Order: sequence, then C-alpha cells, then structure tokens
Amino acid sequence: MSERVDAARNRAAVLAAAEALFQREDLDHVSLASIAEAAGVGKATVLRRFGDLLGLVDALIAPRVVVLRDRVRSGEPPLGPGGGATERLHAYLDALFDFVLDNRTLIRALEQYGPYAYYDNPASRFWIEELADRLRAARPTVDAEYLAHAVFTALRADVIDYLRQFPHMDTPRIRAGIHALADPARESDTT
Amino acid sequence: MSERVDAARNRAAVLAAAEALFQREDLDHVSLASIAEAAGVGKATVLRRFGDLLGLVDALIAPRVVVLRDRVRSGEPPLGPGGGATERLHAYLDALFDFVLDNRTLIRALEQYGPYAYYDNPASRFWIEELADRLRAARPTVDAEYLAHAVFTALRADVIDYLRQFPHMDTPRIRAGIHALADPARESDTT
DNA sequence: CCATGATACGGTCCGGTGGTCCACTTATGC
DNA sequence: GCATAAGTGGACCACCGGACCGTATCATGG
Repeated sequence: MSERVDAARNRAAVLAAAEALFQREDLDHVSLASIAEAAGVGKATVLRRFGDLLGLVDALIAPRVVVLRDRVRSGEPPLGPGGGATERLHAYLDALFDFVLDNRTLIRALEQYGPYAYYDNPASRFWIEELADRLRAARPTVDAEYLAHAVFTALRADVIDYLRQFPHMDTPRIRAGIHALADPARESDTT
Repeated sequence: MSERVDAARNRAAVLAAAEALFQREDLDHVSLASIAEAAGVGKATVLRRFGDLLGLVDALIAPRVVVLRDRVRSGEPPLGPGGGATERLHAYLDALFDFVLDNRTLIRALEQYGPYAYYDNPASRFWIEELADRLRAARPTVDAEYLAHAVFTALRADVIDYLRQFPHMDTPRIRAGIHALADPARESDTT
C-alpha cells in the first residue's frame, strides 16, 4: 500500500513550509502551530507525519546528511577514502564546518529540542565516530574519542553563532580555531 | 530604607527551596511554580525578588562565583597570582572543572535559559577572559581568545553530563581531555 | 460506477510553561 | 494607633508541544 496522494501532498507542503520558516531565522518563533498554519494544515497532520518536531527536523536534515555522508564514505580523497591522515582530518573538518554553516537554523532547532538531541541521533553519531577515526589516524597519542566529542561540540551551531555575534569573530577565524583544536601541531605552536 | 523582615524571610525561603529543588536533579521539573510552592510563596514573590528565573539562578550561583573568583584573583599560587604560566593554566582548568561538577544543575539551568545565557553573563565573561589570559601566557602562538571559548564550551555542564552518561566517560578522563585541549604539548603527542 | 472500509484530516482539548496584574495584607515610621 | 508604602499570592494571560476523535476524503473490490 503506497502513500495516499493527499498525504503525500501534505507531507511535501509541511516540509516546504518548515524549510522556509527555519530559513527565515526567527529561530524560536518557529512553532508547531506556525508550521502547520504556513503549510495550510492542522497541527495533528504535522505530528502524525513526523511523530514530533524532532522528527520533522530530522526529515529536513536527512537528505543533506546523506549527501555529505556519501562524499565521506565514497567520494574523492581526501574527504573520501584515501590520502594522508592529516589531510583527511582537515578536509573532514572543513566539510563539517561548511555543513554546519549551511544548516545553522536546522541544527539549532535540533540542539534546542532535548538535552542530548544534538549528540544522540544517528547522523551525529556517525560524524563523531568518523571524526574519532580520523583523529586516531592523524594523532595516535591522544584520546581521540574525547577529542572528537570536544571538537564536535565546538561545531555546535549555537556556539558558532554566538562567537560570530558577541565576540565578533569572523568565520575564517573560527574555522582556523577548530582546525587548531583538532590538530594543534599543524600550524605553529609546539612546531 | 532597609528590606522588610518578611521580604527577607521570603527571599531566603525562595533561595533555599530553589537550591533544594535544583539539587534534586529533576532538572526540568524545576519550574517557577514548583519553586514558589516549595518555598510556600506565590509565583509573583519569586519574580519580583529576582526579576525572572535567570535572576534567581544568578543569585544562587553568585556567592560560589565570588569564592572562586577571590581564589583566582588573590589566592595561593598557582591558582592565585604567581607561579609558572603552564601551572597557572592547569590549576585554573582544574578549578573551573571542579566548579562545574559542584554546580552542575545550576549551570544547566543557566544554559537552558536563553541561547547565549551560558556565555553572556558577568561571571562567564570573567572566566573566559581569565582563561584567555592564562592561555596567552602559556601558549603565546595560538588564538587564545578562540581557544578560551572552545575550552569553556567543553566545560559546559550539559556536555560533561552527556559524556558521562552516553559514551560513559569517567570524570578523570574528561578532565584530562580538557587539559589536553587547552595545552596539548604538556602530556605527550607532538612532544 | 458505486459502495465500503481504510486512511488522513484538523479543530478542540489538555497539562504545562514563564510572566503579569491587582485587590488585599502586612510591616514600618511617625 | 494610624497612615502609608511595601509586599503578597492567586487568578489570569499567551503560548507551547502534543493527544484525541468525529468527520471528510481517498482507494479499491464488486
């Protein structure tokens, strides 16, 4: 039994409306009711389709996650398989950083949902595990698992947004900081 | 005109009740209403005294902040003034880490309040600035300001709680990870 | 082409939140 | 003892995410 056409139409409408609302930056004025209204459906329709708001955000992020994950698993080196450990690490950091910048509002919605929602979902688990693997390869003597979590935390959308707004750090500086966090030997310091 | 005695009594009752409730770990079952009820007063009494819940949390943390800040500003070295830059950095990290462990629930309440409430309050600004100073002294070649924010982020109570619950990292390991984050040259790696 | 059962629908309701308002009570200074 | 200013608390507000359920719509077998 395939999905009924009206159900499919509504699902698409909800996704499009939510996408647009999240893009509009009003981060916390995006509510279940506002999404439902923008999509022209009732709240219950949104919820039955996606379970809860977390499910909706997941559905929005999922395709983008797939794209990046495929590039990581089977794309061109050094982001994909192959290449030197250090280059693989830094290429991956750049890709994650770009991913966060491109999906700021969605990731922030994810973070706000539950206490551990940011870390404890399939996509993040994959990012963290992959990050730990690449850290292990590039820096065999450190606690790669902890460092992976720490770097991933530095990649939180709310943290990056804060750094840009209040201490007025620009994006390249934050990017450089994250690289240095993951691999301090590369740049200068302790050369 | 000094504070009326009944007002003072209520303020103390609210502080004590809130303290107890936060200690009880039910983190998000702590609401304005539950605090007011536990203190035996109305919600308005809580709010007029402290402005909002953030003000209440601030009032609870404030004395502890003062204690640590005094130790930092005028205590024994290396936490207080004096001593080598590296020792000063690591002593400070230990003190901050202990502070977070001792005040987990209060700090989590602070984090949950607003998007930037964790970073953008007087106490945190002081911790971060001091951290940047000590990083600058110990590691002159890095971007100390960014690193200070990154390390302070790794010290978030929610992050530490998460690491202990899900990847099951124990406290000493997290502590060691934070030290390594701030000063990777000290331990091993790139020696 | 229609009847019928399954599916999707949305308005309403629920318990909860943080915060405001205002008629009332209470402590204080004269 | 009294006037007055300060403090009080419960009713109230707007809002949230989510559950419920009678109704409308769709897909399908006859």
